Amino acid sequence: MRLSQAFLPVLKESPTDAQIVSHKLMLRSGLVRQTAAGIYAWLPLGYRVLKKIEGIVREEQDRAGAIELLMPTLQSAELWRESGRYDAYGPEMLRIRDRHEREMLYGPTNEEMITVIFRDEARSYRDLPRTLYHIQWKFRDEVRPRFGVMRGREFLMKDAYSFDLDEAGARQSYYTQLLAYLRTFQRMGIRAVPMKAASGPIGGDLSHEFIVLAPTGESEVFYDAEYEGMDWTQSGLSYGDAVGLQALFDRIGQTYAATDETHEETRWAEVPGERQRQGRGIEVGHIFNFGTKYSEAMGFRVSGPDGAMVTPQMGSYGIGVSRLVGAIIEASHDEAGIVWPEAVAPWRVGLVTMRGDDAASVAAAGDLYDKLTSAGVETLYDDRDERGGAKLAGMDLMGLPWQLIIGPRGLAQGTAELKDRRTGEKQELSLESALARLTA
RNA sequence: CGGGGAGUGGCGCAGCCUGGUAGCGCAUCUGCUUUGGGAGCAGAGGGUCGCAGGUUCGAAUCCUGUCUCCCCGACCA
Repeated sequence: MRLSQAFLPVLKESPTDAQIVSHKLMLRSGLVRQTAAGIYAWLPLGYRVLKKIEGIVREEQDRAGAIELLMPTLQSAELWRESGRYDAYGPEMLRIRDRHEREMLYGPTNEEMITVIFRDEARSYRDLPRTLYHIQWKFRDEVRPRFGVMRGREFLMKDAYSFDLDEAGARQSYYTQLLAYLRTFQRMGIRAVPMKAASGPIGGDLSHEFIVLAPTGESEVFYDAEYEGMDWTQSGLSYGDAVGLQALFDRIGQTYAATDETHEETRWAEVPGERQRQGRGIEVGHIFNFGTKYSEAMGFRVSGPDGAMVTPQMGSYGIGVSRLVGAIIEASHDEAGIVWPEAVAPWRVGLVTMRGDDAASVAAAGDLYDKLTSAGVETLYDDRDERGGAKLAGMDLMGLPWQLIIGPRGLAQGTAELKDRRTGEKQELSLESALARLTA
């Protein structure tokens, strides 16, 4: 993308409404614009990031065997009366009436709908197990939206729902999602630690929150530094490996991690002092098993292998996709702006000419831009008639992982400057080797 | 929901107390000079002062109502 043709509004000063760093940076770098309390429009830059995150979530869900579908944002009140939650849910549910005075709602979650959709088709134990998911906008009428996109009223969420014949199967489904989550967050370049959450109905151990560490997090967290060395993507653990998944679950159970709500001083004391990590965290995912709560209430039963009717076990698994945009920024930024992990960066390379009036620079940059683009390297080329310094400041703010800087000074030696946004490290490279480096 | 604060060009703010017809910085546009980390000078454009009533010769300013947004707390992907 050539910046001169783009829609990437950047602000020098933060609007006063923004209080926390991710919100300020999102507004300044033109990721989002607020349209009402807790409701945001995603501008091109932010939308690119959102889609990157969504893409990783989708790939990892698919890999874990979950099946994607798409359910609507608007739901009928009738559906929620079946589970008894229409009256129980309270004012956080946005209720709407259509022209026929029918009661509708903007979905805050989809347990009811998925249960009905799956119930109406699944007849036999042979239809199980299944995990279905969608990535869809949700609305929760928060009393007090804040922190920008991290506590919005409308937000994009991946929610998966598992259906199993029995508790053992439900545990497998749970473990599968647990591993998928660990891999998902690791791929995004953030450290999300699974922490035991308030107990689910089957045993006390089947609910975890995934917390990203960031100084501005909302809750206090405690965890064993062991988590810092754990690599989930390279482990080679297969989703079909029941023993391996159990071992993974046991390992997580044994390695201490808790929020202030579930913190246990006695267990914490057993963690060696040098491994104790304490800080603040943002919840980006939550998984839990709720047994037959909805299947029971909504009359979902299938024929078991022995001919007897069985009420399936269910679990649900959420990832706050739009929240992650803010959470990643909270976890990865500096004084100059955002520092995107490569996997979620809106573009990989920011190409800058220091002197827009230098024909040789413009020609070289145009050539590099064409080559990078045709090599499939996502490149944002700042070809505007601006001073070099202003462009570089803008690149720092936007946080693209690599800056490729072209100017007459370097060109005289046949070089360009390649800057690593994260470390600030700069290298003078020949144009060819810079290109090779970025297309590698 | 309880408590607090704020609405004035795109962004950040002043003016309000003590009414006299709106100003500053940044941004934008034009010109000139500049150009390796947010340039300088000169000029220009852009605002029904959130909205609705009221008081007054006259309201951004005073009064009443209303809407919106933000912050602190209790709750949450």
